[in-house]
Amino acid sequence: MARPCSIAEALTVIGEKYSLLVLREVFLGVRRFEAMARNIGAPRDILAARLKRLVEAGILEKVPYSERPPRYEYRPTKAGLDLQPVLHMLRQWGDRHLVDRPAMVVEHRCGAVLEAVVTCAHCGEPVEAGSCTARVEAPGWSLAGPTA
Amino acid sequence: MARPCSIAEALTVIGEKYSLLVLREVFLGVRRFEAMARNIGAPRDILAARLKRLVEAGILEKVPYSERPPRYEYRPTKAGLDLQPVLHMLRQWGDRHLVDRPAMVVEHRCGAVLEAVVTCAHCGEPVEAGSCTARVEAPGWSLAGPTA
DNA sequence: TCTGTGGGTTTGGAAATCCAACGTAGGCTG
DNA sequence: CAGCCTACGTTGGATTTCCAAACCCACAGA
Repeated sequence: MARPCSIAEALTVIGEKYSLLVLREVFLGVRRFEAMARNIGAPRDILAARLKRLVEAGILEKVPYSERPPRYEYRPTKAGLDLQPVLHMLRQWGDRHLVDRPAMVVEHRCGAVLEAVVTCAHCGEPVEAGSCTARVEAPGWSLAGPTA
Repeated sequence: MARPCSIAEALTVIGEKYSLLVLREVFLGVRRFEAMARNIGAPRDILAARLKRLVEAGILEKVPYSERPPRYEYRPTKAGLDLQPVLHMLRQWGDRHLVDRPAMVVEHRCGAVLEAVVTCAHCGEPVEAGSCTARVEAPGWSLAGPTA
C-alpha cells in the first residue's frame, strides 16, 4: 500500500468480491447462510470465507438462533451499520449510470423515494465535486472538480 | 447475479481490486500512469487493465497531453465525479473504524474538517439506519436498524 | 428408515493477480 | 552521437483466488 489511506484499508476488509453484497443482504434483513448464498449467487466456500472475515473485522456478529442443531445468523454491528451510507451512494450511482430501471426502490421515512445527498455536517451544504481540499500530511491536494 | 440490483452492477465496474484506488488518485489530481502506479502500489499490468475498463465504462476519459510521443492522462467524466460521494463515505468509515489517526484530512470549503452525512434531498433529514424501506418489486424489506 | 434443510468444508480445475523483465518512443546531457 | 532517463505500457511464468460440485454432519418430519 503505497499511499497510506483509509480507503485502501477499508478495501482490504470489504473490497473483496461479494463482501458488499453480503452487507446488502444483511441490510435487507437476510441474515442466514442459505438465503444469502441464493440471493447473492456466490459460491458457498467464498461466502463462508467472507462471513468469517466480516465477523473478524467486527462488521458482523454471529448470533445463535437455535441451540440444537447449533445455528447462527449474522447481524450488523455498529461498525457494520455505519457502512449503510456507502451502499446507499453506490446503489444510487448504479441506478443513475448503469441500469435503465432500478430493480429496487428505497423510500425514506419522510415518504419520498430516497434521493441521497452527501452534506457537510458543519455547514449543512451539499458536498459537491471540487468543494473539498485534501491535506495528505503536507499541504494542498484539491479534490477534483469538473475540469481540474 | 441472483438478486437484480444496481449495487451488484456497480461492483462489476468498480469492484475489482484497485479500481476505487484509481478513482481516489484521480480525485486527488493524479492522472498519469506512472504516478498512479507509485501511489497505489498496483502491478502495472493490472493498472493498465483497470484504466481500460474505467474508460470503457465511461468513468474516466483519456485526454492527450503530448502529441509526440503520444501521452494521455485520465480524467473523471461526469459519471466518474458522481462516485466521489462513495469514496467520501468509504474514507470516513475507514477513518472511524479502521485507523488510529487518519493519514489524510479533507476540508470542506466552509472551512471545517469534512464530516460527511448522507441526507434525504426531499426532507433534508439525515438518512439513519432503519429510516428507509426497500421495495424489491414486491413489497416490504425494511433496511436494517440496530436490532432489526 | 428415508428425505429434506441448514450450514458449512473439501477437491480439482479455471481464472485472475502478481512481479520482473522487456519494448518503444522520445528527451536530456555531454 | 552515445548513453541514460522518463512515460506507458506488454509479455511470460509463478502464485493466489475463484468456482462448481460433491461431501459431511446434525437434526426434523413422514
